[in-house]
Amino acid sequence: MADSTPRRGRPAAGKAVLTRERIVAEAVTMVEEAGLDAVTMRGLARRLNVDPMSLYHHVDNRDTLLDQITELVLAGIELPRPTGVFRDDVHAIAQAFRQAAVRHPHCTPLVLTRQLGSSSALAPTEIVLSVLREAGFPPDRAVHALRAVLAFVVGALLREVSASSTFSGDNLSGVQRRVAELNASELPHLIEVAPQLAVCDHEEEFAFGLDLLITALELQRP
Amino acid sequence: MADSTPRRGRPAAGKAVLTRERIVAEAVTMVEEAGLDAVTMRGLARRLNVDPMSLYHHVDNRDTLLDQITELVLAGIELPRPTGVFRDDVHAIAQAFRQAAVRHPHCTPLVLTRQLGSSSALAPTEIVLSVLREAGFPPDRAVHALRAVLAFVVGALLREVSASSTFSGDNLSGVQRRVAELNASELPHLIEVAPQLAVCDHEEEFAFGLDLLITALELQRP
DNA sequence: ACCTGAACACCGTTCAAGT
DNA sequence: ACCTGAACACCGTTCAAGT
Repeated sequence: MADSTPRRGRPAAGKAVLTRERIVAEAVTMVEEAGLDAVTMRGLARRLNVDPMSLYHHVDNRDTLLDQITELVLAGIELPRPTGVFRDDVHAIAQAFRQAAVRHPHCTPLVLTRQLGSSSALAPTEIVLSVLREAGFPPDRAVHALRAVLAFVVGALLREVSASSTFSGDNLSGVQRRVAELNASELPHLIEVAPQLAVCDHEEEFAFGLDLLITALELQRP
Repeated sequence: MADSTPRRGRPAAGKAVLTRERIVAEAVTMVEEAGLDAVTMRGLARRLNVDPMSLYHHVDNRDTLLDQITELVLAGIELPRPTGVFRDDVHAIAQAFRQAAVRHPHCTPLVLTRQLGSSSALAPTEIVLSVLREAGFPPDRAVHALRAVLAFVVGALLREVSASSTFSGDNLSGVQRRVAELNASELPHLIEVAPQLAVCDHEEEFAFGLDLLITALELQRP
């Protein structure tokens, strides 16, 4: 009859149409809620009220699902329009990256680890290169500079998201415990700076390291 | 009889005594041979000719086993004696890290991700701080500098070990394929530097980025 | 076309039992 | 003290079958 096809009209309650987009979106929220390891094909299917095997009609396998999670997070990065001021532009692009990492901390190791060739993945590289070329760097030096900045950004963001639980800064007893651990190390320089090491303002450290790199790059600028 | 205890004399063929050290050492070689995911408790037990459950008498669980793998790799880092020349010392320490990463590429993500409080894990921090303090940086600036250098090193080494398979440099057809991919992106600056982007001399990039950071730090030096 | 169930070959880990 | 086997509650994925 006219009503026999289930896709017509409102689907049965709790049985929205399964699409690749819904699967990936649910996977992203699942990563953030429960961590990467908790995102299993079976667990994801459970959350979508669907048979585990149904997922395989929309995604090849778990590994490519992780690629698609990465893709979705990368697509969420809002790259700034370059102003022509070298230092500001590098900061703004790096901050755009950082905002995505802060929004999706549990996805970040995925995003920073898998290097994809999609346009979302290449767009940040393109804009950094455009800023470096505009600032006068010849192609080969631009690539070196790009890689140096990217390595720093990756390392800094990885630290930030993996430490965010322990290192939140206002967790006072945590700070004291960490100072105590450092003092127990018997390493003199570590003990000397224990109070500074026990806390970390990730935004400040991010800006500091970027400024170092930019300062040195400015010196090389033709 | 005198011979009834199996621990006396040479153990039965292929049945060496099981110790935490043997388990962790075997785990490290297993990570390097087959990748991190391949190191399962059951698979590791198989390689050691032992019941899977026997491992649990020496190791708490898989997660702490991964910590102990990290520990073993960290313990293998041979830190240099500082010479008093700031630039050289930072390079030498970073290179010591890099050598460990090159020796244990598949363990490296583990080592760079898990921040442990053991003396092996703290020793590199201590020596970097000593070099920075010796160079005249006050405690708080020394910590900022430490974190900037560490972020760069982590990002650079992570890229190196994760790209090493695809990016070996002499793989000519791989280079050509990558240039073709970049050219297909339709992003102008990416296309412009495609030949430089398609290859990567990790050692050179490592030194370049470190030099940038050191140059900027020298400028701040009191 | 899309979804499903059973099945296969795995996991980490607990627990009670062996020597 | 150290090792083991069976068992539990999971995995990802293939395949043949349903509608």
